[in-house]
Amino acid sequence: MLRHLGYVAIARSLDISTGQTCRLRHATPERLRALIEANLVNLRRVLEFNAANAIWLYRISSDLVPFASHPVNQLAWWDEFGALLADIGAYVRRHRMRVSMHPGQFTVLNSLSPAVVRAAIDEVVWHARLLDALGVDTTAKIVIHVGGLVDGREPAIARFVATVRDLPDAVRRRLIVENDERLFTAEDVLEVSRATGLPVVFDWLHHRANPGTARTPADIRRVVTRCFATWGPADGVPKIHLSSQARGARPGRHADWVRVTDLLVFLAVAPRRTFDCMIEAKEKELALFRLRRDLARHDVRERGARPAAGRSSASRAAERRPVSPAPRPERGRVSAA
DNA sequence: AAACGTCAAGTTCCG
DNA sequence: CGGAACTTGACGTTT
Repeated sequence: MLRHLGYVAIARSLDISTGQTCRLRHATPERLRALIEANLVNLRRVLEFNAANAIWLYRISSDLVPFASHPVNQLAWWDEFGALLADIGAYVRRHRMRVSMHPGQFTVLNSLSPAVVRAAIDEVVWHARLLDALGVDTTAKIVIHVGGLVDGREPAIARFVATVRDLPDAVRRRLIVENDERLFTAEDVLEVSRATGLPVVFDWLHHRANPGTARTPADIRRVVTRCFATWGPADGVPKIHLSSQARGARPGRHADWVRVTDLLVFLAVAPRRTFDCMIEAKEKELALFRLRRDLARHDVRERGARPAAGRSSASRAAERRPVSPAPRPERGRVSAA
C-alpha cells in the first residue's frame, strides 16, 4: 500500500534553487558561506511549499553545500549554520516529513582506487552530517549504488561490503542501497544487504531494465517482498523509486513525467505492505501532482494523506509558477560577486 | 538580456 | 585507447 509520494530536489513551481554553486576557481570562504546560506533559506521555502501541498516525502539536493567534500571548502558549515539547520530540521519533524539524499555518480565506494574510495567515504560522511545537523531520525536515508563492476561481481560486492563495514555507525545506519539499470540487479543488491545489513531501495524502472532472473509477476513480488523485508523498525517504511522509461532513449533513462500505469502495475505485483514512493522525473513535483490526479481517477490514494499545512489553497495557487514565464525574483539569490 | 560553452569527482561502453 | 554518455542545472563569459 502506498503511503507517501515524494520528489527530488527542485520545486519547479517556485523559481528558486537549493543548489546554487560557483566554479571551483571562484570558491572562497565568503562566497561558499553566502551560497550555503541562500540554499538553506531556499530549502526551508521548498519544505513550506511541500507542506502546503501535502507532500511529505522529499529528497534534498546534494548541491545544497557546494564542494562539501572538496578541500576548497574548509567551512564548519554544520556549525556556522547550526541554528538554521536545526530550525529546518524542526520544521521537518513538526510536519512529520521524511527527507533523504542521494550522492552523485562519482560516489563509488567499491572502486579499485583507494583515492576514489576515500572521496566516496568523504561524500557519504558529509551527507550524514547534514542529516544529523537537521536532527532528523534514521528514517532519513542516504541512497547509494553498489558502484562499478570492473573486476567481476563478487570482488566488487566484497569491496563494497568491506568499505561499508568500516564506516562510522552514524553514517552506516543512514545508508540504503539501490539496484541499478545495468550492473547490479535487485537480487545482487539483496546479497549486498545480507552482508551489510543495509536496507534495499527498489527502483522499479531499473528493475525492468535490469531484472536479472526476476521477470514474472510472481518473481517480482518475491524480490520486492525481500527488499521490503530489509527495512527494520529504525529505518521507517520501505521505499521504492518510481519513474517511467523515456521513449526512444536507452533503457533506464527517466522520462519527464510518470505514467500512472507504471505505478498501477507495480501496485498489482507489490506485497501488502506500506511503502513510500520517490518519483524521479524531470518535471519533479508537477509530475507528482499529475500522478496524484491520475491515481485518483483509478481510485488510488496515498494512505499517509494528511491535509496540506499552513496556507489556503488560494495562496498556494499564487505561489505556483504562472503559465507565462515570470522574472526571476531577487530574494534568496546570491548576486554575482 | 539572451545564448551558449563549461563545470570536482568515476565507470562503462562505444567507435 | 580516447572520448562520449550518464543526467542536468547552473554558472559565467561572450555576444
